[in-house]
Formats: sequence, C-alpha cells, structure tokens
Amino acid sequence: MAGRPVDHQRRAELLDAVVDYTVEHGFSDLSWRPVAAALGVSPTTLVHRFGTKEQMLVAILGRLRERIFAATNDAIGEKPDLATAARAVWTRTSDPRRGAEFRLFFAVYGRALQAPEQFAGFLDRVVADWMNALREAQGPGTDPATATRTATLVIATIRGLLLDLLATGDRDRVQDAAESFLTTLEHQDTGQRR
Amino acid sequence: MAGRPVDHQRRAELLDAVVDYTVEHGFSDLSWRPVAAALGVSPTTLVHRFGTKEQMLVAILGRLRERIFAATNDAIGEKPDLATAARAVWTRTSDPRRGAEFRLFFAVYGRALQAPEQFAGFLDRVVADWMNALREAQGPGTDPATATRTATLVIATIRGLLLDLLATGDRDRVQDAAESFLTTLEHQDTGQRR
DNA sequence: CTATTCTTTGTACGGTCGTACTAGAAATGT
DNA sequence: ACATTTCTAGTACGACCGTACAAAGAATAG
Repeated sequence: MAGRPVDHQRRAELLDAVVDYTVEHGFSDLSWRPVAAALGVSPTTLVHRFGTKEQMLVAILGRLRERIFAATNDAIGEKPDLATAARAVWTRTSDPRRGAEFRLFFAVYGRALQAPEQFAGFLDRVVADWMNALREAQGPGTDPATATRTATLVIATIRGLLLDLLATGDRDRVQDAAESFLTTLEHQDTGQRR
Repeated sequence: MAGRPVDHQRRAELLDAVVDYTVEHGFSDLSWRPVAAALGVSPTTLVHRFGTKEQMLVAILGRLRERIFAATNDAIGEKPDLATAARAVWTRTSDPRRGAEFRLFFAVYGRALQAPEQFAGFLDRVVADWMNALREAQGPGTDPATATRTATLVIATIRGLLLDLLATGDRDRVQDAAESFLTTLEHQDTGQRR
C-alpha cells in the first residue's frame, strides 16, 4: 500500500548544493542545465525536486536568508546591549569569507525590488528579521519608538556600509566609517540608559 | 565623399526611451524584441544603435547613473554645510516619484556586485560620485580623514534607509529614522566646526 | 514474490534569445 | 545626376530555455 518513501534529506542536500552554486555563479542567469551539470545530476532531477524554476528561486532565496540570518542572529541575542550587538553583526557581515554570500544577498534584494509580487516573502522578512532581533537587544526598558528608530538606523547603516565595501573593496575607509558609527552608538546607548 | 551623417540625437532619444522602459519593466530579463515592440521600432534598429546587448546594458546603466546623480548633485553643491546637503539628498532620493528609478538602481547595483568585470564602470563610480560631492560640501576646513569618514557614513546610511523604504514601504518608520540621523548629523557638524 | 511509490534519466517540443545577413529608403557631398 | 553612407526593416539560423513525457531502477509494504 505504501511505496518508496520521499527522501527529504536528498532535497535538502540538493538545495544546499544549488545555493552554493548560485553564490558562486550568480543569480541573474540561473538555469536548470548548467546547475545540474555542476552538481553531476540530470536537469530532470532538479525539476522533480523543485517543480518549476520560480519555485526553485524561491527555495534558494529562502535558504540563503536562513543562512545569513543564522550567521548573525546568534551574534545579536547573547549581547548585553545594542551597541555590542551591532558591533558583532558588523564584524560578521563584513567578514571577507562571507563576501560572496552577501553579494548574492544584494543581488536578490535588488531583483526583489523590481519584482515585488514574486519575491514578496523575501521583502517581508528582509528587514523584519533583523528588526525584531535588534529591538529585543535594546532590552525591555527602552522606549518602543526609540528602539524601532535605532534598529532601523543600525540595519540601514550596516547594509549601506556593506554595499560600499562590496562595491569598492576599500576596507580601510569603510571600516573607519563603521568604527565611527559604532562608537557613536555606544555613547548614545549609555546616554539614553542612564 | 560623405554619405548620410550619423544621427546622434536619434541615438540619445532611443537610449532615453530604453531607460524609461527598463525603469518600468525591470532589468533582469531585458531583451531586444520586447523593448523594440514597446518603442515601436524594429529590433534591428536597436541592434544597429547599440551594437551588442551587453553594450546596450552598459549604455542604460550609464544613462541611469547620469539621471540619478544629476538629480541629487545640484542638491549638494549649493548647500552651506554637510547636514543641509545630506537632508536635501535624502529628500530627493526618498521622493516616491523616484521610487522606480532607485529600484532599478539597486537592481543594477546588486547585479554589478555579482559581475564586477562587466559592470566595472558602474562600481567605480557608484560610490565615488557622491563621495566627491559630499566631501566638498564639508568645506576646505574639515580634516580630510574626517570628511571621508563622514561622507562614507552619509552615503551608506541614506542608501541603507532607501533600501528599507523600497522594500517595506514603511515610510513613517524610515522617515523617522532618517530624521534622527539628520538631526545627529547637524549637531555633530556644528560641534566639529566650532 | 508482487504491487506501489519515489527517484533518476533521456528525449522531445515549442518558444525566445542574440545576432548576422540582405535589401530598400533617406540623406548627404560632389 | 550620382556615389556614398546611414538608417530601418525583414528574415533566418543556431543555441539555449523551461518543461512535459515515458521508461528504467530502487525502496518500501504486504
């Protein structure tokens, strides 16, 4: 009555491999055949797992967001205050070893802005995920409006600096600006609390 | 000895029309035929003007950067100090009427990050253009290192906030954060000068 | 064993892509 | 007028695209 069971782990393996490929080869002209060739499987296998190409894009995008968010979220939760959390996030996001991942992140981001209905899930979470984490990092004693305002600014500044760093590669200049921002944040942070 | 002269104006008209089309229909799956159909010309006409597709992309991208930079540059040059200039830039970039243009801007930005050699010209200027303008806005009396650091932060923050605004559409929250940043910039600005 | 379901692969089809080629119309200098 | 060059349009070709379909192998339950 019950045939061969569905191999969910296999799908997860393939998805991770596809995300790896996308991180390396870009997102703009992704297609079944080259990906399949790189993974050593048949294009039909990928189709069988992901359905349509759009569904695969959504899957890639979700997995990428998981990866990036997981890499930064634990850096936020355990920190005593916002400034420390922000510094931890910047340290991780500006890590050169994560450069390719964030290049893909911004590529997806830009494309999502031009096809909002297709990438609605991404756009909904791309700010909200960090937002919640950074608001909680400010503790329950902070004024909600201030917490939201500060979290918005931290997210924007870090992402803007990251855009600069990835575009220019001028790490000295960007890191200098980041230090300035984080220092200001620390002073402002203690100033608000006491 | 000399046949029909080259019609440069015609090319400029076509390029502007193509940029308009790209702003509206997106950048990721641009191709000759739909663009030509929308402009009411033959695909061959576009090929004749722009050569290859990659050359057209470069042309689009350059024209887009011209438009965006022109819209903000005059807002910078005539202002007395950095804070005022930054406020003027934010006012213009966050204008809803320019939303589509900046969506395209970030789409190009993201794609350029994943194909740096193809979009090297864009990446070279995407930060440097504003950088020069914002450094000059701080006057000759400012310490060069400080001027660079501040300009980097202003660019990053404005672009990060714009990314947030375009993704979430939450104008109230983003505008609130922008006000906070601009206010801080004004205080910091006068503080450094006197 | 058989029956059933999932997995993988090969093949094939219609569609779109970039672009090379050809030819006629339009605009110039002599 | 003519020669020359640009402009525009039409056609065609090979390549790649997404995906539907059929068939063979593998893993389960009875």
